[in-house]
Amino acid sequence: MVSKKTMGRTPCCEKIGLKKGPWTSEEDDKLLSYIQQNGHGSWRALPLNAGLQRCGKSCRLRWTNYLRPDIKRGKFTSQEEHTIIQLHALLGNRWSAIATHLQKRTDNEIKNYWNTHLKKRLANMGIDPVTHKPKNGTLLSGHSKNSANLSHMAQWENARLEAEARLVKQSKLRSPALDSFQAQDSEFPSGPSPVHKPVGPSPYPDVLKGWIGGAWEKTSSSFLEHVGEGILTDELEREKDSGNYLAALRDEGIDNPVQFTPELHEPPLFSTEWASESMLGHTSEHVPSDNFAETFTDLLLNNSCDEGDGGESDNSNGSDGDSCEGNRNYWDSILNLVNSSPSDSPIF
DNA sequence: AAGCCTTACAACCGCCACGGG
DNA sequence: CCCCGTGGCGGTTGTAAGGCT
Repeated sequence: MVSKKTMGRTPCCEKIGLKKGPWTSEEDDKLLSYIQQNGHGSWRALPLNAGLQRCGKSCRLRWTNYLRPDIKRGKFTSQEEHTIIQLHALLGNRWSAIATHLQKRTDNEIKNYWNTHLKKRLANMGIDPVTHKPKNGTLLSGHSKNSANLSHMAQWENARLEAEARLVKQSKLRSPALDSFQAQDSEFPSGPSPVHKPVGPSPYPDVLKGWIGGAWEKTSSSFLEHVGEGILTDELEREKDSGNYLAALRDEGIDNPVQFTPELHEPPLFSTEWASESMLGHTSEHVPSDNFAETFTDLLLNNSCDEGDGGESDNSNGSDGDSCEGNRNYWDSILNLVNSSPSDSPIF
């Protein structure tokens, strides 16, 4: 009789008259036109203002997962599939973090796709979709140390992704209601970049601390010693004051706010030399970027089937042959990281 | 053709983190 | 410092559509 969720919790959609279930096109129209005209503002107040018999939470979900104009719908490309798999190997079921790397996909969509397609496919390949290890455990047996290496790097990437996610959030919060789906160019102006000019330790990027500190504190208290210092320009400082961090960073040519600066701090935990040798097979002088985290991500994400095997052509894949060389690239991208880690790594 | 089963995905639920008062 | 409101996140459910027998 009494709902199990009535005690101690504010009811959300249980108020009499509030509708649940699938949205009608009329409701969609109301929500869409209201947000386009007024922004969403307070989600709780929105249904009343928009004339919807829905709870605010339902409106927010409908908007973020379906109605937002800046989301991509339809079949996932094999590139996207591999991105999801690889990031899932690193991050687990952290869909929002994964979604930051598939910017036009929602976390809900990625989660659904994982549960209905990718999880089964990995299982059919003999890979545990939770651990991303072979079910018989043979491939990784005897590599516990290397697995630890991967785990450590995963933590690194984990923190970086959280920082990115935070960036995206802040960027959205800053924007007026509709900015988030208006022309990207306006948010990331393409004009000539100002001269990159370190500004020294005193204006330490507190904003970066804010972005990455919390994430990394979970994994390494020393993270901030290696990150970000000296990358802010005067212009970025001004943008920081105005709140437009992301645009400022983009103007700086910094796609990723987490900058690794080995020349400023000799990392006690690992070196870019080691990273480049172990992960890319050559020394750091050949590494395109000294942004270690970015390189790490690129290594993972670029190693996908569009490299010479026809890219999205197999997107009908559900077939077990699946291929797009799924197996090979999957293990290439993940196991190579493990297997190439040198025993004399400065990290481990 | 009908009923059953499976799949896909939209939507909901409950918990948690965060910020403001 | 605490409380409360709000929004975000991940897990789960509901249901429509398609496939199979």
